[in-house]
Amino acid sequence: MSREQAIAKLIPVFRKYGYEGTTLSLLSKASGLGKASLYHHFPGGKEEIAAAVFEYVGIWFNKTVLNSLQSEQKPELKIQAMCKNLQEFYGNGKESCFSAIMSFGEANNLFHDRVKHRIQVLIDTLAQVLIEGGIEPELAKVRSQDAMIEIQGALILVRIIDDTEPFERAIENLPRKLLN
Amino acid sequence: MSREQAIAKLIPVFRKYGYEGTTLSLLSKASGLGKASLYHHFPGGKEEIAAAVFEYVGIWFNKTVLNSLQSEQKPELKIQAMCKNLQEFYGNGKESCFSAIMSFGEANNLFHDRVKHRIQVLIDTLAQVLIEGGIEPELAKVRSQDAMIEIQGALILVRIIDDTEPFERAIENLPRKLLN
DNA sequence: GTCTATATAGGGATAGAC
DNA sequence: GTCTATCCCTATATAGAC
Repeated sequence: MSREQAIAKLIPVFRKYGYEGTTLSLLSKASGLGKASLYHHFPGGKEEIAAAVFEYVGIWFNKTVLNSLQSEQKPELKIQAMCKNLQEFYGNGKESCFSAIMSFGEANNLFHDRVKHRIQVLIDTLAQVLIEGGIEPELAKVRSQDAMIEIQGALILVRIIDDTEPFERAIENLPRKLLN
Repeated sequence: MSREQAIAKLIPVFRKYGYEGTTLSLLSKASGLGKASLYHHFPGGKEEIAAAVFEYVGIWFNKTVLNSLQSEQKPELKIQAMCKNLQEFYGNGKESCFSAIMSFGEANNLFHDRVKHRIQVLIDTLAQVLIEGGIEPELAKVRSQDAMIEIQGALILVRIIDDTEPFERAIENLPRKLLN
């Protein structure tokens, strides 16, 4: 099995159990590899596995969500595309945000800088699109942050109340809130 | 040491390490009690401790935040009071939300129903105040949900980017967003 | 009510055969 | 590259003295 194939199978484990709750036994079961085989692919153990998953999810996120903000289309269309991809990326609200998961507990110590950087790139990229759309830079930054807040908060609320409606609504209203 | 005193000392442990990341050793150190003493107070072990902390934090939250919505004042003033208490309760954005923490991983299995109920009570109570303030019931519910989203999302963003500004801004704008 | 000591299980991690 | 077997450590939990 390739490293990439293994990583793909390991994503749901971290998403469901968090960093601390994820054990090598769970990872072993999910991947179909023995613990020793996991250490063959990831000599650094659990931490390296989490880092690999973090990178993998980041590439996936960039290919879909971030990429939709870097096309040659009009700002309105870029943001609409982003929203559509966000909805898909988060399984209509059912899937947790990997960055948010990695911002709790021990994982926060290990991955804080990487998570922070990833979120800030996203905020900055979105802000650029808003500026391109005629929003003042200061306001653009605030609105981009607000978009992050909406997404993260909606994902939490959805998980708590077992209802994806708030997430769908948040995504639906995002273009209007961002561009007036 | 009384049960209550012990619980108060244990809150920060769960807030910092999450449910999975919290160990009896950490709880022992934080409380100054030996592990066996913890089992004397909480025969159910870690799960019972978490449940006790959950209840304790809930009572604290009700006394401050929820209570401010149940005064005899005008809706505007109730909401302003709530916002002030929210800011205090979450340490200006530096403190995590206990309910959100308990919505991840194994804790989500154990406490899902209790967390859901607590959040729904809060949403319903806030919605009632909005209705009292002249908002249509359907819209009131949506806006109350949006308030939860803002708070939860802001707490996450704050932790990720090490900057409490988004939380302060969210709280500041909350009364206007809720009541138009 | 608190302690020391200990039981039992599972976690992360490694050695070495194949 | 994958496995079985094993090591060490820490986790939860309990027994029993004080």
